[in-house]
Amino acid sequence: MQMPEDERRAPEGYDPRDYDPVAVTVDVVALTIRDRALHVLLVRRGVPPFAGMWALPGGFVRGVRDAEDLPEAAARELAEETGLSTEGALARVHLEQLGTYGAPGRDPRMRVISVAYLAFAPELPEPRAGTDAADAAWTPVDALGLTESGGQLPGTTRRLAFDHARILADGLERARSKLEYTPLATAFCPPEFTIPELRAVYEAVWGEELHPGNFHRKVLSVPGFVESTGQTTERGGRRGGRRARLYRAGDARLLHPALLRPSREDTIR
Amino acid sequence: MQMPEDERRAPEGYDPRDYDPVAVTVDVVALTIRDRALHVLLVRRGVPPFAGMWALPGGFVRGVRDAEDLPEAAARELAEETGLSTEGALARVHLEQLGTYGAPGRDPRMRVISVAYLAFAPELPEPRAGTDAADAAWTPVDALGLTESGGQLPGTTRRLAFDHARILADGLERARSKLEYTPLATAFCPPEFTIPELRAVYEAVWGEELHPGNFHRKVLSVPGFVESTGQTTERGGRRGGRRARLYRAGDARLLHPALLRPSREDTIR
DNA sequence: AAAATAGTGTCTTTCAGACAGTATTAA
DNA sequence: TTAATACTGTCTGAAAGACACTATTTT
Repeated sequence: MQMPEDERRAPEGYDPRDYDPVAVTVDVVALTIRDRALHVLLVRRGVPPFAGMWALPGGFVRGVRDAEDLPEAAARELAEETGLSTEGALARVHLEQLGTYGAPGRDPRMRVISVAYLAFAPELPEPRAGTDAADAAWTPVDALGLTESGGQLPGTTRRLAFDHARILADGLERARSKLEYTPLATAFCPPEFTIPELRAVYEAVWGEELHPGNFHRKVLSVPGFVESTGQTTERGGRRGGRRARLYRAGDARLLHPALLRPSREDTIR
Repeated sequence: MQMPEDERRAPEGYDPRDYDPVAVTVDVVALTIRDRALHVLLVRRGVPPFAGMWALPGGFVRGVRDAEDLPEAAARELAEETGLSTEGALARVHLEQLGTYGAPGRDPRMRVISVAYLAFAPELPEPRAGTDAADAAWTPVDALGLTESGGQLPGTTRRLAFDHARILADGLERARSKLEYTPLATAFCPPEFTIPELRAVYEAVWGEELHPGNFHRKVLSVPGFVESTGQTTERGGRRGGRRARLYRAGDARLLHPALLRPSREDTIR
């Protein structure tokens, strides 16, 4: 029971503020595709602890004054960092809860519980540096040297603050998995896109090349994944090639049958 | 960034206790199979708000004094309610984070953020009533009249407090989904179990009957799902029938290929 | 014309599900 | 002996992946 004046441990009228102070924040793992590579939005810390290191955008949840719901808080943090309005370009961004991180000591100063959100965005403008944070940038996730155990390889230049390497690694695994069972790859695309563009999303997130012909047939065979616009691109590929047909996201909320990642035999046990 | 003295909104040395008080709790959706039906552990509230209604077991996270990690807090709440020790019978219980619920107004008295955990347990003893809560009981989930939208059907006798119908519905959907892709159905079974017992878990969680022959062959064909003990049960079925072979949980962490729920065509769009 | 890219046809293998059949046990 | 339960064999259709092929466009 989430009772503040819980009869089990506190008398009536008891105020948890005087008891066990816990701060609640939201952090956002915002992912996008730029130059065919997966990027994450990071901000550079200007003050200790972890000054000079990079972190996920985030901040306090407004608890009482202007109380906001958790997804609202995540959208607000994202808007503040990208400089976009939540009604405009950010309205098309997919936002879902990733998980909550609350290990004692994850912030060296006091107890902080952080609710992490995961965002899938089409290509967005470069974030405005200098408004809230010392710096902010879309960063290729490959350059962060993330390990499965939630750390970073030695020698990686951009070090992540707090437990943000763990949170980001969890977000990436969630994104990879979501692409298998849901049509959320379309959330990385503009409103109209081609099958090869969609394939580029899968290749960037999964980090492996897919067979163009089989991918094409597979996407069209899944009911509700994409729907045709009847249009094609204006031009073919840069170095030659046919013009591609344009599609919109369909109405399916799950892919059936799913689009499973190849070569997972190794990772399963 | 989850900084308590965040440079963006608060000066150095600022104490969030004086600022925006938010309480953090954990709630546990503990599931088990009893009499071939899925049950959830509920406690009955003795005091307002929602006095007389049923709720998920839970309570405050110990934030500073005896600071504990979130999974620890969930295990502690489960232990307090079942009367079992976390080292003993509860050590075999699978515990995973489900999600965090923090809508303003979900607790009528103040702002409470609740981190929900999901537990899969083999059959456990009846909880001890009267220690912490007014009453506690394993309750068949079918008797709660849960709706997909997070409510309860009118006429359901056991009403759930707060947003616990929503949390429980989310937990059930997570459990149903986990059974498809992971071997966690074994977490509902004793250390040694038969294929028909495992099938009963699937049938209880999914709420549909499965073809015994095809299920049997499928389970044995997935590498690492179960491993044989070489033993059989002492007796056959109550009304006759062959003795079943006994298996242990295998070392697979994912099922490949997965064991998909039948008849999902309807729910997908 | 050559190279690149989009898109289709076809074959093989795997696997889910239907269904029938065998093996073993309690009543 | 009968009914119930455990388990196995076999067929069919769906779908994934390999590979070859056609279509269209840029250089």
